[in-house]
Amino acid sequence: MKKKISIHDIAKEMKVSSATVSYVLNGKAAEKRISKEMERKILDYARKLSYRPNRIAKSLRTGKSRIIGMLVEGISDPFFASIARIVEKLAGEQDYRIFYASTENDATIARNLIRAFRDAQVDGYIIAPPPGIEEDIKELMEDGFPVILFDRYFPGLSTCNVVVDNYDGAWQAIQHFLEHGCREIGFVTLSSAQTQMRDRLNGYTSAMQERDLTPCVLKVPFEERTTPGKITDNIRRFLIDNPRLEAVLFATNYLATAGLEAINSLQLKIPDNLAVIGFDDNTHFSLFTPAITALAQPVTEISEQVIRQLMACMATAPEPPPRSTVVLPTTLIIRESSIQHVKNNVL
Amino acid sequence: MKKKISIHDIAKEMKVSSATVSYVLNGKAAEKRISKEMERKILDYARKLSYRPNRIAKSLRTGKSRIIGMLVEGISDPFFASIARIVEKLAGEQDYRIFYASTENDATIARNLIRAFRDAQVDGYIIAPPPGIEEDIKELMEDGFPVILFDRYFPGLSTCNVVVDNYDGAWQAIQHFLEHGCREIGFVTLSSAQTQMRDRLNGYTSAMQERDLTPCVLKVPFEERTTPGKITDNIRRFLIDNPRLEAVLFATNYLATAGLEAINSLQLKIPDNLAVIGFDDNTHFSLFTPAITALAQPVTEISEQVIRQLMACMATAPEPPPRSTVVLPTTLIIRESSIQHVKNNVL
DNA sequence: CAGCTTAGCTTAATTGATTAAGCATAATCA
DNA sequence: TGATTATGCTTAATCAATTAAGCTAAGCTG
Repeated sequence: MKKKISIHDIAKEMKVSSATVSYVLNGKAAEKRISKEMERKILDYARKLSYRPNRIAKSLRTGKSRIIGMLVEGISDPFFASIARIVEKLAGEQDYRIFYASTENDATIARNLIRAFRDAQVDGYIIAPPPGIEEDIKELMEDGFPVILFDRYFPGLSTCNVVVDNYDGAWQAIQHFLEHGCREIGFVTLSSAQTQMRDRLNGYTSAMQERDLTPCVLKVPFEERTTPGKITDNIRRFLIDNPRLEAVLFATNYLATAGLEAINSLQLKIPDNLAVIGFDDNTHFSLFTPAITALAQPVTEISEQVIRQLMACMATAPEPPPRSTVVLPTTLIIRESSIQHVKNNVL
Repeated sequence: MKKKISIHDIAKEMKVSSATVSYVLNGKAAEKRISKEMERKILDYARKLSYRPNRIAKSLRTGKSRIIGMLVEGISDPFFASIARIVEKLAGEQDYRIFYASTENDATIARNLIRAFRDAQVDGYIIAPPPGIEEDIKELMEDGFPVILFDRYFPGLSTCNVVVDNYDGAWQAIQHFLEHGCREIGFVTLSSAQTQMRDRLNGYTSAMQERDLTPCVLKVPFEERTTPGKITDNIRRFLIDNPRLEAVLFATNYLATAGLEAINSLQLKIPDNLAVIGFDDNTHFSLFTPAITALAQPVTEISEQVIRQLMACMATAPEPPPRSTVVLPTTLIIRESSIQHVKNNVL
């Protein structure tokens, strides 16, 4: 068991005080009038022993941990996983580390995780908030912590947010269906009042009403979101109950996956029996037969903005920065599932 | 900015020393002969202020951070993401937190991350090691840290490992092809000497040689693994160069994805032109047309074993536990892509 | 040569918790 | 009555860093 080298070990060997070593290692040699000669000696010796500071001691003293807490819905969700990976990389470049944790979109779990992050003295928070934690977020901000919300936010809170234009994304998808002759267009979403869901629903509804078409919406009960089979059952029933549907927009990637399962089990052919678009693209969508049209979110830009905003907040902390909401565009990636050649509704 | 409450704040208010408070809060009141009355007072007051200990100070004193460092190939890879999520949950139940980071299967990145973990004073390591970091792992162990390797390991090191039976998995897949009449069976893998890759290759080769069939292997250059397009190009060329192939086993999930792309681009029909099996299952494989047969890894069991082994190592640390390798079975999930109805090789 | 400046460090407090050792005071015992 | 034991705490060191304030000796000035 090799003992960790501390600043004191160096100090003893160099026959100086630990303060001197600390100043030198923090580049304050000149400022503190440490001789060039001593500086060299200490630097050389530290390098020779490959000294690495004890971050814990440093954190205790400075009150900074250089750790960022990140709450996502689920780290195994491809959308959150890719954002997490990029954020991790960008943070690393600035010598920050990321703690991720999954909330399962549950307020209680999120609350506990925030507490755990506070215990761990993280310097800032990146959160895709579940419903019902406005108060906890507010408290974090009041206590002077930098907080960035992403993917969804709380309109009542003065936070810094990074989101995509969900309204416009849904609207675009519906326009695309309309342009290709669909009129009976359904929307499958979650019974959730979160902003991203609300905006997607509004985008859909507006696009429909502009053309005097009647919206047809399935809101899968929020409590059933975690059981994939349940979601599929709901969608299957929805499709059976609405046999006139020509096209469906799914509001999230897992709803799309469950939807495709439902469509398969009903033996419907995409796109001629039912055209399909999914919100959130996926590595595999291009490989489906037919390939699935999707609204791609700009994961790289989202991650970059999240980090940029967070660093800005850190700079002003504990004063909260002015509220801001960065809205990024989605891109409709048109593949085969959304364009009908022959209309042929078999239900 | 609400100030964090420390043990000293409580001590001052209660007019006792911080030691008393510490003993009470650590449940050592009886042992240290603190009066019941004082114990109650302190406990009540701590609860009233909702006191939470400063983990950093605690870590500095005890030398334990209750943080586990976890290195995976890429947190956005579905296999690693699902393991990470389960490990995170299980660790949380024992009041441990997980730091993940992605190595991109690169030794230099992994080395830096291990250093960062050491700086953060993590208590233990869960690592899916990239090639070339034997020495670093060895050093970690020599320095008394609990280390668990998973997914792959180094036969030369006395570590605790959790892996699946890669040899048997590949062997089963080939048996399945053989049973359904395929003879010209190819194997697409990475030019990597890592154990999981070596074993999959050996399982394939043995199964072929048992029947006196000639193996036909593509090893995608290790350096090209990060560029998905490159992988696809390699596989396309391989398929063109080996027109007699009836079936292919892909050695990892991303090779399978790239393979499906190559097959699509060559306009081959699965399974009649080419039967396919992928190592590693995926939520989407059942939705492909045809549905993709896959070797599922038992992610829950892997995660459970990883945590169990790690906790065992922690208990014996700094003495290393005896070397052990837990081998878990894979399950062949037979879908449509692996069973040919009409043989019809068009290349 | 007293007084001031400057160089080149050191001292010691601090961060929040843990923990071995110690120290009054009261009660009990021989 | 003096010794012992039990009660109920406190003191102070420690973990590894940071940092304000101070100190000494040499050099310079007038």
